[in-house]
Amino acid sequence: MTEPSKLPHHGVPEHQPAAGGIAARARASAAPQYLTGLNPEQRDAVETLDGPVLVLAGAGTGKTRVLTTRIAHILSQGRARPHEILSVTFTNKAAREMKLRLGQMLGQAVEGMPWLGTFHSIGGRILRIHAELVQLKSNFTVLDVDDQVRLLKQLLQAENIDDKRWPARMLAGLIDGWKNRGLTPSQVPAGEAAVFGNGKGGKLYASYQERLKILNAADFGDLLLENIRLFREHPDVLRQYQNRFKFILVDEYQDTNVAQYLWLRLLSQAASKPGVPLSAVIPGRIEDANPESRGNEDSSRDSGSGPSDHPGMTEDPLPASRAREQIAHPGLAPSSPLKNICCVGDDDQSIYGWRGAEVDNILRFEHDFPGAKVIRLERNYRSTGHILAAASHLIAHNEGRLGKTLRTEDVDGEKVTVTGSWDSEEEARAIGEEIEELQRAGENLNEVAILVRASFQMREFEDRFVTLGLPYRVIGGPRFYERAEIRDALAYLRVINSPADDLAFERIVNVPKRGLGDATVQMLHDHARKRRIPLFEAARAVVETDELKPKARGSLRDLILHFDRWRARREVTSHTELAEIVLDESGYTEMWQKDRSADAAGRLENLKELVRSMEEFENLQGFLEHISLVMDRDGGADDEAVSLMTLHSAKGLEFDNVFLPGWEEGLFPSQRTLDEQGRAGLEEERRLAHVGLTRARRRAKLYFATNRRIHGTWSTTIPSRFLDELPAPNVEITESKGGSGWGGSGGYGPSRFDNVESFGSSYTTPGWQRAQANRARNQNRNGPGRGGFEESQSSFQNSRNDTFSRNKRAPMVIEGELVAKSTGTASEFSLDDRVFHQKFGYGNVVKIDGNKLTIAFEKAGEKKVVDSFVERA
DNA sequence: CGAACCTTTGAGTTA
DNA sequence: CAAAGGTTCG
Repeated sequence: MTEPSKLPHHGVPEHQPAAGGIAARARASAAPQYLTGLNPEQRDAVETLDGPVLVLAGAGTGKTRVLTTRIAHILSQGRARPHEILSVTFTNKAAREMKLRLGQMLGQAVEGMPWLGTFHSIGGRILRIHAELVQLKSNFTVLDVDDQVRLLKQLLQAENIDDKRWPARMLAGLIDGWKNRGLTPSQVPAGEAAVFGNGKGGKLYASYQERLKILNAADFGDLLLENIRLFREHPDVLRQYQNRFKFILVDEYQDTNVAQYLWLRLLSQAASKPGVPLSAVIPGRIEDANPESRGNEDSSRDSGSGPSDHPGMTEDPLPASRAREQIAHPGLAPSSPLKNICCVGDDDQSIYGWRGAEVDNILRFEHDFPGAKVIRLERNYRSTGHILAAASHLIAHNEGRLGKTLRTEDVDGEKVTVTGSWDSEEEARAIGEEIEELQRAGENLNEVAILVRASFQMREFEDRFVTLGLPYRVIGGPRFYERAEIRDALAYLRVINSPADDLAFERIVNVPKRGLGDATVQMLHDHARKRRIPLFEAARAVVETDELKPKARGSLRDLILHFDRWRARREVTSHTELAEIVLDESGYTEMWQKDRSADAAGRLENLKELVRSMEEFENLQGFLEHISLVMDRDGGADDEAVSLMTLHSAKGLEFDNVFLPGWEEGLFPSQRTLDEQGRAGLEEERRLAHVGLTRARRRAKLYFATNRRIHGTWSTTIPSRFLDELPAPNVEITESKGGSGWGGSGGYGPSRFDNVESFGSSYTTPGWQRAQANRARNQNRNGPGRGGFEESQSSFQNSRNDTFSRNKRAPMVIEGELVAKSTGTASEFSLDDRVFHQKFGYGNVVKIDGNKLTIAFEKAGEKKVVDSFVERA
């Protein structure tokens, strides 16, 4: 057992004596309404307003409630006004949620919380105010990954670096990593900078930053890094914000990276002393580093291309891991007074290490914020006993954790189930059936979720649910604004708004096709570089000459005229109308209307949604400013549906029934994470498993398949080690239900996974696992246990043998399964009707059976689908 | 020069 | 199996 905090808690002296008096009186009198119902720890977390506070909030312990109540408390105690509270979250969703709940608690006084938002949106807002101090204009563009890569490609070309050997994507990743660690080009350790492009990595980073300034653009990392630079180089600006923010609250602190940590540290220092040495928080100050660290684990051992590949690195005196450690926690100034900062997080839910998050930030909080009070929330109000026990037992296998013991007062409930199935298809079928069973038992589908490790797992479920007619929705997935059609549309608007936005111009110059191919663009580039003007201006100049062929020249001139006209219209037309005009006149809408592919209709729908969402904004400028940060498609579909998402996007959510498929070695834990991060990676995967389990209120159901298709070829897998780490008393092994339907006819025989009942005895023994592994090796040679059957199919896969695989599917749809959904009424469709389906595209009805249609799709082949999923084309 | 076709390669989580 | 890149044809 760990005591709440070993350190004595010294409250920072009261800033506002008058307000303090009120606070004291309030505390003495009856507790305000909003405090009732909080348990003692929660209440402590809400009421401890002075000094640094770390709230270790396990899953389901009321974290959001504590945060919002704390804000309410600060406000009602008169300790600060709404605009004096800085409250940061990671996702827009979390920010929205907090605003909503604050609103419920306080009435609608929430509009006045301008500094409640994500790290990036708040960083971006500050940056826009002081843009000129970091060589930007306040209307700078926020680049998406695509733009970044395109820009880097150009730089690589300019440096004559083979982008085969040194992919732009990789450089983007490196730069992103550096920015996450708060490193400007000059601060990147020489050895690391040399790893890319024959030693040119650092130089490329520097010129990338230069180019960004010329383009008046910032990437995602800059929103924080440039903020830090701003604060460092302009202490007066920093002081202004230090003065403004009387209280700082941070959600999901375990997910903060070094840059975010530095940013928080700068802001959390009390501004009363202008003389606080800023150098104290400059990253990379190795000499100040604190040697006392938890760096003994060999978890950070770099596998693969280590320093040995690069002899030039030997001059680097520090192993990468130690350098990171020291950069992560540069010398602090213990003497500098700290403001009232409250960080809420759970080290057991840190799942973003790959994105630069430093679990260390939370593990070392007491060290970084001396005098911090640590409060543990360990009462779980979400899950039943068995589920919580399973999750706790699993996570206890991790070593690097602060340690919490979650308790629940709920009943034991149902045991966690583990189900094995033959392959991923059977897994999907089994889960589909169980969900239908739950539905028959009266469960609401909104309370059912399927959480997968990797998004490619989702397709199988989608396919299955479509044939079952089971409504589902995919959460997360490709972000709305990351979709090609949205980015294209935005690119048009960006060029209108800011003619110097070369990346946007390049994106749409030949979309839709106008006969302006690579050659033309290259020519424009040369022209632009020579005269140091934006591409658009170069284009304007070039059409006046006869350097281009008449065809290209003509369409380029048309394009320029279009843009001129659109820009002129901007004055007299609303921005939403302008967007419609642009999409129309540019031929962009037409391009998708002509497109016969399955997702074209969806894309047009998305474009409409985009225009609709513009209405919320004042003008085009305002819209573009917020777009890359705020866009979330929530498409208001409130209908009952199963949720399908990755484990990562499930964090913070909860459901009565949670299905967790794919618990197999290699997939979960992911082999790649293990290869790249070693033991630290394994622990992160385990935390992910813990997150998955703790999403469940009443039922958690785990699955593993013996065969899974990876990269299009079948391979045999063994159950995840995490299954072995579950406590047997809380787990029940069940037989896959989906398999019974065709297991006999399929003739799988002895290789079928059939001894799952022996969990706890042979199942967990190394011998059993070795046997599985051996079987896996043998079967890999022959295909999954069908004596080469699959193998022969895959070798014919290029010879248009589609019908074969389709036919194989057909008998798998067992009529009985569909009865539950069948309405019995005749379908409103008739044979040969032309229909459209969101997922499969266009097709013709070839068979009707009640409300179930068999449709021959143009692209997707023949499928059985419930009629409510298609519309007349 | 651009579009269509063919080959290769690669699938992990995201503000 | 899919997307992305490279090659060839019109």
